[in-house]
Amino acid sequence: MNISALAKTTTVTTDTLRYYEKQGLLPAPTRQDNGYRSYTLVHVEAIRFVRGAQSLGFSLAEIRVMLPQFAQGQMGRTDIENQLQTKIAQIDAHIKQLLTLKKELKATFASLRCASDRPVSTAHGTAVDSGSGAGVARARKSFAKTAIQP
Amino acid sequence: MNISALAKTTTVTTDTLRYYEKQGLLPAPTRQDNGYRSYTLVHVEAIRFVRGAQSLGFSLAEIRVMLPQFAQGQMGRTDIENQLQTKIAQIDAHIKQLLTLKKELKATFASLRCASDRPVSTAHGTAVDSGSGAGVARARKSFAKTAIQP
DNA sequence: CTAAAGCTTGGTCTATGCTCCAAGGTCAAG
DNA sequence: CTTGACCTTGGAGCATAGACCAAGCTTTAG
Repeated sequence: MNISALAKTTTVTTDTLRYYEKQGLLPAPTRQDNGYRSYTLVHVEAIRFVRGAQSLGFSLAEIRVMLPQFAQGQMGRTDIENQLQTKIAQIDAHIKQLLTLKKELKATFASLRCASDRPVSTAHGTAVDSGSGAGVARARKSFAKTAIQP
Repeated sequence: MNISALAKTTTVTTDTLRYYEKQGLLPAPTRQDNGYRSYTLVHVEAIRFVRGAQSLGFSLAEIRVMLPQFAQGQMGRTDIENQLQTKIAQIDAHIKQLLTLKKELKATFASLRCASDRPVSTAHGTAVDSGSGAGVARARKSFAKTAIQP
């Protein structure tokens, strides 16, 4: 199949297909006498793998190292599983943070009726503005506590 | 507080602080007579919010629209909650996909002993290569089914 | 006074993941 | 045989989220 056919069956643009090939995400297809790329089911499935992994949050660089392992099924099995475990753990942590934040936000908004734009004191004395509500401050604090670990 | 002080307390570089300001993610600070930016706790908390939201997967563009709502606590409360719900739903879906894929991979690898590099038939007849294992094909199929919805 | 450290703006550069374009060869239909 | 669709390569451009750099003030320390 030519590149446009592959593009259609995978719903990936021809540009992206050539890009993936250049990036080593897609095995170089055989060429016809005229130089046209000739794709097979192998490529269809490789692209499915790439797009699937991508939708799960893997970068193309990560996928590039996973691809041969996945394609051949030999060795690296634990590597892939480890990577998956890591990703899952990250996403689990993400969810926990999100849920925590959600709770905090709910509590915060519940404790606010009308907000004011009163300013807060500065860190080193020059009073310019002051806190805008205990609820918000509390939520933000928790947000910071639970969510920031760059 | 000056920009470097804010940078230290928030562990965000001064470049990033100016960038956030330019992007409307940080309220423009008042200026001292010499033109230096003068930050307050408000900014500290805004940055915490930005970084926290960022670590939860929100883009700066998304955060930009959430910021005023969060800062003021008035109106938009449901907006923010809706956005959070959406994000949570997305991440939940993500997890499901990951878990499904993990299962598939485990099954696939378990059913493979030695892999072969045999080729697969092409889509329109020109036989060039063929499938590389039923287990892998099955896993990929499920992967495609569960993971691809761009 | 002078040097170092800090601040300002404005601009360029990076990586990722594409996307679009130009110039030209190939192929199928009328 | 010409038109249009399709293919090739190479290179430029875009959005995101900054990082880095230069020229030129200001402030602080010795």
